[in-house]
Amino acid sequence: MNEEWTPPTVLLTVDLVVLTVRDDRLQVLLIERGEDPYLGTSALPGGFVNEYEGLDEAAVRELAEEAGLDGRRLHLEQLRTYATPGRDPRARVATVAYLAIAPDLPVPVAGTDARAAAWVPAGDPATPLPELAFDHGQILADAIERARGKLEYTTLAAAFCADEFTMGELRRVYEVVWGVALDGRNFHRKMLGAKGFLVPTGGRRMPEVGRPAVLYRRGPAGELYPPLLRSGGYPT
Amino acid sequence: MNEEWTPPTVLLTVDLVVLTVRDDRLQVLLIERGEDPYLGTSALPGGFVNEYEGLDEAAVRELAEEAGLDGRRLHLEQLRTYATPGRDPRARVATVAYLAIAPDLPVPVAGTDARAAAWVPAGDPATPLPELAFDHGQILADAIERARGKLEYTTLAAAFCADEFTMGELRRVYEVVWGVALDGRNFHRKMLGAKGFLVPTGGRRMPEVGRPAVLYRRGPAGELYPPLLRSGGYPT
DNA sequence: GCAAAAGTGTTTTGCTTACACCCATGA
DNA sequence: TCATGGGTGTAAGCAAAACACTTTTGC
Repeated sequence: MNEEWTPPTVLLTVDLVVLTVRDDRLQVLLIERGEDPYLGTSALPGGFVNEYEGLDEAAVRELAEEAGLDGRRLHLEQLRTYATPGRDPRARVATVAYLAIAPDLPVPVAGTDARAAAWVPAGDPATPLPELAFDHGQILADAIERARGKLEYTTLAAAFCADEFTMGELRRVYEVVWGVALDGRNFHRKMLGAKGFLVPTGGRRMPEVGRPAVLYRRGPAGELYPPLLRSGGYPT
Repeated sequence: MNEEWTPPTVLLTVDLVVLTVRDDRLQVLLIERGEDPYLGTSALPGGFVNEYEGLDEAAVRELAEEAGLDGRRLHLEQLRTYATPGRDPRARVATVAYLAIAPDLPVPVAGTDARAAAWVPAGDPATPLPELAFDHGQILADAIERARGKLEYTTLAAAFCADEFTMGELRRVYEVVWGVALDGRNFHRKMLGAKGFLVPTGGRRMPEVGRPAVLYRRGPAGELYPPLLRSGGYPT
């Protein structure tokens, strides 16, 4: 290696896959691009990482700027990094993708950065997504797969719910994200049996119709133990 | 946002956590740095991503250059990206960390790049590692945690073994990586019950002492179903 | 009372555990 | 024959799946 050789520089961005369960569907937050490559195309929210700024920090900032969401109150985790040469026609850009999980928010999202942001159903094979800019389609697919997997053995499902939630709301998260039907009675016992997950708040919530449901809050556990497995993990 | 504003540039590296099971211990491949920041300090192998080079490609290349390993034959997966400002004193450097799993190789590793590379025991609380350069200590810890977790619900353990392996060798991987003792008899049945994992080759291997063992090869399954859980996933 | 959602009890089935026991080999 | 690791059988204990049944509300 030559002493005078200098390594190539790249631009660094973060892109956010923000998922929620809304209207009994898994939905992702997309923006419409207002700038040149892929102008007018749907894309994941995101942007350049500033100097003196960490990745998580940049993700939280973009979440606020582009989606009007408080990233500190959301589940936010790094997904993976995409840097295939040519993925951005302008320059070499590496993007660190983040997975964010949000409850169904009362305000549909009003970005302070003012580009149209909207929830779009995703992950349903019957409703294909619009083409996304760059390699965002791949990123989204990876994110949904990660979220589906993590429901099995972590308490991630609660991140889709508000601070207080009912067992039925939690179950609907699993059903919608996995696209399966679960037995509410067994689900109930199973979740109460998971150590450190659900803490009753003492409150109850009246559904539109039916018996009032006990409210729970997330306990300290991050792992769901025992896990709730999607049956038949091996393609038959 | 100003039209004339240009985003900051960063340097992009890949760093490799290469794990193996050797002498009944989990070991990691470390190099001694031959250049200035942290000269002489132990570090993870890695280097800059070239122009027109993808991340996986860079990881495979560094694996060959710095460790003399054929990355195409190893399990290689992206771990996560570290980009805390100041993590490299020279410049803003983002590093994409990779986790590589290797069988216990007959040749102890002879890097063509010729910096001293060596296997060092890791993950054993009784044998603390030397201080590592940059944030490599954190990266290593994250990698080991990832590997431990993935043994539960994937067939990653086989990546620690040669092409053909015995049930005892596979069990030793679990025991060493998790630092627990497993009942060989139940383990045997459990693994044979996992769909699509183990395919008998028809061959046998003579141990130094004892009954010959049947040899297996990895089947098509990537998921281990049903999983083999470390008991009590929740801190008691 | 009826519909609908919440929640409990019970049975059956299958997996995990613990451990007794047999097998095949080298010394 | 013994020590050693490989491998099978089996019974106890749990957890999961299936489902009958009760509770609590609004209409």
